[in-house]
Amino acid sequence: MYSGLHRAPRLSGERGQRAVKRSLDRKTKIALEPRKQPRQQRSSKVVDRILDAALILTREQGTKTPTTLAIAQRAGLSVGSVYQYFPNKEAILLELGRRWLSSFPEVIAKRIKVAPPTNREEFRREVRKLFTDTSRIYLDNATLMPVIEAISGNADLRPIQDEYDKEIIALYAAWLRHANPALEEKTAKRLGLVMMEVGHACRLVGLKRDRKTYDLIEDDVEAMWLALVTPYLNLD
Amino acid sequence: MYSGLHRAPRLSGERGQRAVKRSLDRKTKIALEPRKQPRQQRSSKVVDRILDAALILTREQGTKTPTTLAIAQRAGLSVGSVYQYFPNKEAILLELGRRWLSSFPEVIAKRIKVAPPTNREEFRREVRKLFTDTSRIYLDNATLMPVIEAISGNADLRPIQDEYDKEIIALYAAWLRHANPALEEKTAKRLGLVMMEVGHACRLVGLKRDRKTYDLIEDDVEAMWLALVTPYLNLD
DNA sequence: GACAAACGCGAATAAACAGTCGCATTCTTT
DNA sequence: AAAGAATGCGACTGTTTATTCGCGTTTGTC
Repeated sequence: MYSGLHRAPRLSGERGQRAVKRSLDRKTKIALEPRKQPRQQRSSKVVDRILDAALILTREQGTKTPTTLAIAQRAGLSVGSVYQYFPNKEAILLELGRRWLSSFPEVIAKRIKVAPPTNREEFRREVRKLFTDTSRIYLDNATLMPVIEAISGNADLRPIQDEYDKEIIALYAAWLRHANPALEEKTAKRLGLVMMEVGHACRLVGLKRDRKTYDLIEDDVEAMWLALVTPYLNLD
Repeated sequence: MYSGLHRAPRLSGERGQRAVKRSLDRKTKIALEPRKQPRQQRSSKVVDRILDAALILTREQGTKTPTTLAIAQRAGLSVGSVYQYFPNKEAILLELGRRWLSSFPEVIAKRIKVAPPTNREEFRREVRKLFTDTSRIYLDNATLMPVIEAISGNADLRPIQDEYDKEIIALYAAWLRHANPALEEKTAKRLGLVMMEVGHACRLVGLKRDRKTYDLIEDDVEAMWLALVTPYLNLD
């Protein structure tokens, strides 16, 4: 049975048919796309208000996703207005997370474009660069972290995150093979996975503490990354 | 306003009073304790059936907690019977997670009882032991992992997990200071935190893959732990 | 300033669930 | 075997919440 994104009330008669059809549409693809583009200036601000409200509420409530009513009220709107621009609740969360999620691949890809390192010292420098670049993504988006956690905790959004994760792992792997083309694809993927997991886990807890502790944890992560990855590179 | 564990229906009249009082009781402490001890043998088996059903369903549905009805049906019972032994749904999950959660401290504590290492080689061996011991907890309880994830994803159960986490961190820290008494408490705590997070994150993803990959990831984690911790020990 | 499109509203709908309670059945004990 | 305790049942209650839809209001355009 279909257990889709939302509890769409099933209407009676021909309307029932419409509702079911709509659900299927959503399931396949369009579900999380913005329902419409804002046409008047007033409304484009409304979208921002909704997004802001959702962000603030998610932060306030830990990782629990706020209700549509709460979001609407916080944004000074009615529920109906929210649904003018978002097809369902999860789309709001996803929209918030999307910029963060997508900035990751960009940053890693950039690190692959440079000339590959030729010795240990150069490699160490490259690790450090990849490292500080990815760290900046977390620091710049610190306020978004509760949303990211909410997304991974949401059964419907999880698959989408997994897609991004897969991409990120592939890019870490590509970065490793850029440094050492002889590295097996499978090994590179595994190391990429571990790099991602370790970085993510440590930075998430790091951001919940003070800045000084965050920086110390960052040093820890760098040491771990280096230890993880160096054995797999045949550099002198 | 109180937004406790469950949506207890508010009854009218004097019953309303009772319901509210019960809620408060739960909030304070007893909420997650078993409602009653089974007195007849038939019922102690029932508790197992409930636990089994909850485990299977949690595994089937990813990390989403199953409904009380689903648990009851799967256990071949009615909802009412479930509530004979568990005060609410989360208590079932918690009961499942508890053995795992509590076996962690035991295992780490055991590693502190031995004589502290005096040189790098001994220390490496101690790391490896702590490491394989904790790894075994994950391997032995692989089927429980979805439950553990569900617990961390549940707003009401999270605080309880956090308590266990705090204890685990403190124990890792104690282990480090056992190896190097000169280590600052604060530093030890941070390193403990990182050890725990890295171990947990990597092992969770490791268990989702094949056994061979799990073992390789384990080697990665060991290398990272060593790299993380060695600089803080003044051994020759 | 009039018309249509866009926007905004919020009561109403319906689905999903947690937890209860009075009655039925089974066990234990004497 | 009869009483009473424990257990089992499941229809029902109450709550929360996502989403809709028809109608009123604002805005942009000619």
